[in-house]
Amino acid sequence: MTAPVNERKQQILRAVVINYIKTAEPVGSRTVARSYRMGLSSATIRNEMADLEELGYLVQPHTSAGRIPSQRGYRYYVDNLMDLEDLSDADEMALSSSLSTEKMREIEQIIFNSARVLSSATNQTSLIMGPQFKKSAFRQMRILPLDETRGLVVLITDTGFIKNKVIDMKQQLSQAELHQVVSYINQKLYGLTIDQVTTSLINELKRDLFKRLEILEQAFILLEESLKEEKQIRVFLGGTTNILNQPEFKDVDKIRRMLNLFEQEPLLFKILEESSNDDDIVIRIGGENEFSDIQECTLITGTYKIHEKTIGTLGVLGPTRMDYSRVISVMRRLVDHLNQSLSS
Amino acid sequence: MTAPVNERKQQILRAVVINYIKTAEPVGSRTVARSYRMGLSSATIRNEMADLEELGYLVQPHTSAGRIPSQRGYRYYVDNLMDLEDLSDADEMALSSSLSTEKMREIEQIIFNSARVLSSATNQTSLIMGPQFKKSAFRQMRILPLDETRGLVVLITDTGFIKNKVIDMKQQLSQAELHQVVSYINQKLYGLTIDQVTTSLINELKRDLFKRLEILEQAFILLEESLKEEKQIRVFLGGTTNILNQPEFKDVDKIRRMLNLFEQEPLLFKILEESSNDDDIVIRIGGENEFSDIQECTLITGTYKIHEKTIGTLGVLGPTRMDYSRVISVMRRLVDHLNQSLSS
DNA sequence: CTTTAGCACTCTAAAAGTAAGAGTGCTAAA
DNA sequence: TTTAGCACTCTTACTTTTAGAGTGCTAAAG
Repeated sequence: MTAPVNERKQQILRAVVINYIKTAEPVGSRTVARSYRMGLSSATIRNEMADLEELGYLVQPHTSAGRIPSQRGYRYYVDNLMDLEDLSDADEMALSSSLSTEKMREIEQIIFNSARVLSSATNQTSLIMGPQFKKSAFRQMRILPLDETRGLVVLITDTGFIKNKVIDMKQQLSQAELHQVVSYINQKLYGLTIDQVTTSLINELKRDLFKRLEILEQAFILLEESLKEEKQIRVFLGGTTNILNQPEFKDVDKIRRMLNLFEQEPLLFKILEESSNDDDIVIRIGGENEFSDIQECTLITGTYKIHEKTIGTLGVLGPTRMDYSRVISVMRRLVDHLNQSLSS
Repeated sequence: MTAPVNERKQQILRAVVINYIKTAEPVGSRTVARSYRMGLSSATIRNEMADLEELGYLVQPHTSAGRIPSQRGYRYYVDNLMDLEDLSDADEMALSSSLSTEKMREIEQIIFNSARVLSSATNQTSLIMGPQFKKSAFRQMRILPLDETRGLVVLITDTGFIKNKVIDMKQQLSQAELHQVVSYINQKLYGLTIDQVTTSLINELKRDLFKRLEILEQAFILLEESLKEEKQIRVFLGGTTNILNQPEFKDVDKIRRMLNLFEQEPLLFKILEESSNDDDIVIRIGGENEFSDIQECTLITGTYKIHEKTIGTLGVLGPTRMDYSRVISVMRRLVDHLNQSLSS
């Protein structure tokens, strides 16, 4: 085990991975010998493949079949062997046309559309979480009286989010009182990340204000609620039917488990959040995923930003046999696009 | 063909339907004779079943198998033979506990939760369209300046909807001008259904106001847009994986087509809208559905109201072999619940 | 005229058996 | 170190067999 993987073994491993990604069939020594003519006979390849298996990069589904990459094999491929080409011109054309930004002013719509594009460009299922409100910074809050008993609270963040919520105000507040309270709150919270607006901070505010006004209870409940509520964020799915095309999901039971997962938005959110990294595209292969439901899958995630601030995550989920190179290229492209169109 | 279906045939048809709904297996004459002891031998039943087949109520999957109900058979069952019991106490308990209304102030959340409950109580897929904004009546519009260049437009309807949208105002409007415009709009639109606020009406308004102010272009664009946008309404799905449990969907290809349908929100919307009737629960069996994608399914729809005004539709979609009686009971219950909790 | 027992017949679905093909590992020669 | 050759393994697809369920028909009984 001195030089665990020499040049030739790398070539062979690479060939197996690429071939298997394309065909979904176990790759035999003959195939490798022929299609990637490296001047070796199948017997030689066979020996090398046996070594690669012993090293844990390849696996045999059964004694007399070709090899397929193990999780470790994919990892090695992704880290050392894969070459990332740019998208082909045709792909680039197709992508930019479906991303054409006309009439897509609403954030949700942009996200939704991106999910579709991402899934159809990769033939996998895509997940995109909506913008994460709580990572933005508080800018201002307003209360707009609607009628005698109701008001509309509006929260505005530095990233341009507007969140609003209707509240009942059992005790009426005069215009002046309202104004007083609101400006105090604004002053205290300005610039804080929504994350930082904790319950204890709110309680503190409450104490301060209680001395002067005794009618705010409702207003605070609303503030707390409107923040809490934001913890459940929408996750947009694209191409959930794509997994049905993957031969690894020909089993109805697996399909069921997968679709079941797709219905659990909070879980998807967690998965995306915990797998991703603000700066980079992250690739989690099989068991590298923390969540047991997707340990037969690969999840590739990226993040998007509004005004340089990371605000959400997008992901592609599919079998470990996935066209890594392509997915990564598409995702790069899409992240760029999102960053641009959301920051304008 | 004088008396097409006499009492005894009805009994037998009923027995076949009920049995088939429960077991998903073709029902043979022996089964009917035994489990629904009507003092007849299997041979007699056999003759009657042959008649029922000739009349089009039953069908044989193949020459030597039991019978299953045809679409017409189901229809006859639903119209004449089914007895609608109330929900069992256990069911009632389960339902009301999962519908417990605490902390469900947001409309969307109520709807979403209802979809879950509906699907799990029926073991089918449920569809609920979000409240249809456009059927509400305009009550008032406000514009709240956010900063120098942006404003928040708020639309309020008689059903308690609040819709808001941020707009850019390139030309600045003074507070007074803004007020003037807004109150004019309010006066003109008050009481109209959102449906009735057509583009031409908006154009008319625009003409009127142009005489006095020349800076409103933006404000109107926003109004138009915020109305137009509402045409795409969310449809909430529950229990999409339930169809996988139905034996009629053991074919991966059928599954794919179904899931594909579920991804097309606008189509779901159309289906729900066109199948439903404001006053009643509607049952569409197989080919009675207009949309080809669901002609192997039964769709049962109901509508819910806010303040006596029909505002949305909910549906249960599953194979024609469906527990009609139960689904209808559950749906009745759920409609009641929705009407109540949305009108408060 | 209606109902029923009896029986031959049909069709399916599951089980068992068969054959072809792909790929391996090993050995011995180059 | 590489390669040709060959026996062996295992899967998959196809065919055959078998058991069982259910029917339709006929003829007898009520």
